[in-house]
Amino acid sequence: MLKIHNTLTGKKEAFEPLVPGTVRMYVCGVTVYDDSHIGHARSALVFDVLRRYLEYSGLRVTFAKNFTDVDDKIIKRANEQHVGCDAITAKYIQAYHDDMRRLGVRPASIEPRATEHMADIVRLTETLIAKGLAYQVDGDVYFDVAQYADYGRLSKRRVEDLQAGARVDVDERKRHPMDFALWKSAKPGEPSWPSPWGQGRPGWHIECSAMSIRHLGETFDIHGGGMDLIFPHHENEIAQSCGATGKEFARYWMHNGFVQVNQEKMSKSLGNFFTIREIFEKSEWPEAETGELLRYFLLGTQYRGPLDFSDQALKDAKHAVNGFYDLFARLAETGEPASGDAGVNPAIERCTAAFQSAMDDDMNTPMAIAALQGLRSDLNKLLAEGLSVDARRKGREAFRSLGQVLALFQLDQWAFNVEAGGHRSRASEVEIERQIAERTEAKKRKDFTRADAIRAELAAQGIAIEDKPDGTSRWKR
RNA sequence: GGCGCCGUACCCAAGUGGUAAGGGAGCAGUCUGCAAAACUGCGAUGCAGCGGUUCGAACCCGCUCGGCGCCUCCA
Repeated sequence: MLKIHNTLTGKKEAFEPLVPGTVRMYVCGVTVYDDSHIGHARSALVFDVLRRYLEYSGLRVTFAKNFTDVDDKIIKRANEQHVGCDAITAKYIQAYHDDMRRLGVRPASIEPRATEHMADIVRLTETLIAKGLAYQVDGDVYFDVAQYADYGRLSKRRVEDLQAGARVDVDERKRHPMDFALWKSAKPGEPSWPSPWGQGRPGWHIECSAMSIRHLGETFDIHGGGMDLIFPHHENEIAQSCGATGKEFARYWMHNGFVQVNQEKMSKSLGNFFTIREIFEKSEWPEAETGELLRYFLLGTQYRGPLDFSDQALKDAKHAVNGFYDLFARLAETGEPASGDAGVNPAIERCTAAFQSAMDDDMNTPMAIAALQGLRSDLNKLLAEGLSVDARRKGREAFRSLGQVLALFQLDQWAFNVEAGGHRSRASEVEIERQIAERTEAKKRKDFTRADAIRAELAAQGIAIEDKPDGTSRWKR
């Protein structure tokens, strides 16, 4: 039984989907005007893992994640570069997809864009006006916060408090400082769409209400995003959606914590900003392995807590993940039935139970990883007793099926070595095998000087050797 | 001013009332021609500090200290 920490109530609650057997979830994606950073990566991964776990649990998931493709920042960027907004959004949607692919984050089942939902947005705005929850001023439409009694329910803020702390220049035309735009009239040179209030474009919050209702229905199960979206974005979404439909909107609200650098939120002004692209490009490891390390690192902390990113953190992850792939390499070797076989199933069952109860507890991925570490340790011990090919296959399969929930342990091999200069100078496998064969011969002759020389040569190229009991050796980069 | 988060061993990180998971690093040992890997052992009498509630608190309450976030665009 999955329990989820619901921001709405501030408590862990048993998750019960509205329609048994299916889950509808919506996650706020990105505004496509720039490369995504490691913080976006965390949010995307966390909800991808949630989706994977729900599916693993036997539920059918409809997962919508939007692209905000109308926005001030996009317009600004387009003007700076003297290109159309379309060029900017197309470029960064592509970039986002590239980043997610490298990260191993699956595409959502629906990826709606604001510009493709203008009719829904206009209709929703009309409904809010008709219900007296919104008003028109010139060509703009604002949500009337004072008319919506539950405003502040999600973020636990009171309208009066917000007023006191407001630092924004108050638009005199607004009835209340906290009123927010549903529709903005077009300024020259901006993209715009027709509406009953003239040419214009939607405010930020309305698109998510319109798109989630369109694709998931008026009431759906889970709505997620980063902590910073709680206010005002999600608060406003609730006001708009519940205001318009009179029904409950999302039933469970989930928010992931921030990725920080040196205990501080990442920001461009502090110069502590890491894009996903540059992490991959600067990585000393190949792409697939870098993605694996990033995932292991990002899931090593429970999703609601803060998480500090650094090169060292990635290296720590490398050391930890190494241990798993070293085991997988051993499991891939041949073996004969032996006393260890009997222990495999119980070990897998123990791990599976621990894994599930960790994930059930508000997606406690660090604990789930600990369960996998436990299985690693168990299998290493059983391996010492001897394991048949079949038992080894079963062991590897357990890591694949459980790891799949975390997008981990799907690689066939772990082919790199950080200490020895990375992947840039690659020796061919044939050449490596040849040298290893020569070394095996040298060892047979007890010519250890020669054997050690070959080992040193390979090490200089980033090839690590492990001798097996039968006299042959395995290697890895 | 309002709302909220964090502070657990050298590092990462679970645990949120019943007597401190796990990993990485380190040290010692087993194995090995030597390594590597693996395995075994060692490592917080204490969970920022001080009070309080309780038979019992890292977990609940209060205060203090330190760090951070949101209230304006933000994953």
